[in-house]
Amino acid sequence: MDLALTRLLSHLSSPSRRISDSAIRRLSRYVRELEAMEAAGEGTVPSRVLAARAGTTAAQVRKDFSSFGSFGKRGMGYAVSPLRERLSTILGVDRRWPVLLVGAGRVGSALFEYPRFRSRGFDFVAVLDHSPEKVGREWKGMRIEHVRDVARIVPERGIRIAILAVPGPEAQKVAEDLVSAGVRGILNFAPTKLRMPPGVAVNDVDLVMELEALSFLLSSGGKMAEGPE
Amino acid sequence: MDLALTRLLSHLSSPSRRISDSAIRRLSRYVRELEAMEAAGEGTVPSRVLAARAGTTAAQVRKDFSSFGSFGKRGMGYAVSPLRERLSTILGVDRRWPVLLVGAGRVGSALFEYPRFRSRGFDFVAVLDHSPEKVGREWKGMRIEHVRDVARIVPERGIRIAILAVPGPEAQKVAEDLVSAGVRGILNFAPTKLRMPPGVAVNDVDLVMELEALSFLLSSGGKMAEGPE
DNA sequence: AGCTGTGAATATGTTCACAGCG
DNA sequence: CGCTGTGAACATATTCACAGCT
Repeated sequence: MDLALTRLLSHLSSPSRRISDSAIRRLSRYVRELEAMEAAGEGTVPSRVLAARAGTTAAQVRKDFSSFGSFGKRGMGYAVSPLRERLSTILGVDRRWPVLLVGAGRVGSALFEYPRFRSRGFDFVAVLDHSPEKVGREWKGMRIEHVRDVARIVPERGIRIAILAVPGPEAQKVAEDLVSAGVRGILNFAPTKLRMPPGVAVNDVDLVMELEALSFLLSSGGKMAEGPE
Repeated sequence: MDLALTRLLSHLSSPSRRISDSAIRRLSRYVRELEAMEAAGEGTVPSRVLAARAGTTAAQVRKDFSSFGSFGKRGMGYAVSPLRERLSTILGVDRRWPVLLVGAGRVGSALFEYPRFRSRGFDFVAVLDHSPEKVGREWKGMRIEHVRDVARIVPERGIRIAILAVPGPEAQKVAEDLVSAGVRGILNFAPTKLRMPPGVAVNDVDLVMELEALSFLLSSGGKMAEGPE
């Protein structure tokens, strides 16, 4: 077997250590900045510059990349386009993802109309609710379907990612049904900590918690975010 | 000086080590669970139970509390109401916060109508935009004001927290104006890393990044979130 | 006996610093 | 000579384990 390929596989397949959550977010940010540079016609970029744009450090950039292989040229920096491509592949954003929206209330509605999802590769392919008033209704160019049909809809449309925008008390049960149907990643807007089996990824978005974090920082002396020193 | 008071002050005032971001989020979650328990009439709770409800471990709960003092009774656990009160004070959520919304577009609109903000103590006291079509308009029971008046509005209404929901390219400049006006905490919905002076807290909410994180986890072997052995 | 509070041990994440390639 | 890739040093966060109160 070819050496480079072996190396690549050993990077892609498991035994490499788990990538931290914050590292994943940084990859996302790198891709975004690289796209902007690509559009601006920049051919190469050193870690220092990419770091400045992404709000981190040069060492962090290089360390982040090193978990996946060796993308740069010493003395030269990184070639923008190939790097963007490889990071996109690693992130899994070099494709489109069919996404399920559960909950056609206020939050679900806002998310459905958020244009950046589609422009970044995430397409809503179903909207589910359980209210008899909503199910069957034509809604923003899509028909709202009943949550009870999730077991048919998810495999039928190849869905693996769902956005959960239902009231807190319903979230756990609905999430379990999603997982039974085949969903493996959930973006959870309910202020509820979901108990999920291994192999299911959950990302919580809790806007009140974000404001409360600011409240804490402002309340506790205002001494946070002290400059580097 | 009284010993307990000395101890209290040494906890409240600075030299205690900085609280991590994740610890702050957990505090927020504890408060929410404690409120539910209070409503359910539960008098005391051991760390083990609070941990289970908040999705963490008993040791983590105790460690989190220990940075702020000593709230429990050995052998008994924690008294629900007093604990909820003290944590609320620490988080700064034992009061109401006037909040500024900047950007009356789709995202701003959804945030303005999100009912949990008000119910959790955060009140929008101004909505700013710079579009001539929007400024001056009556909007959801509030009048949209011009961003240029931020330097008057922020001190006038005692605003320290702002929610930034403007397009990416405008975010940095608007954020600087907010800070000049006196804002010290920003919840940023623009997909832009803000460069801010020390003393200003920024929390980013980037929904695309959250989906991309799921995309990564699903793409990389699906071997994440492995059960604890 | 049950449970907290906490130092000590471990695990995880970030920064440093430098060897070595282009 | 600039810049990457990376082990080693450091910093931070989590878990363990147990002394000590109730």
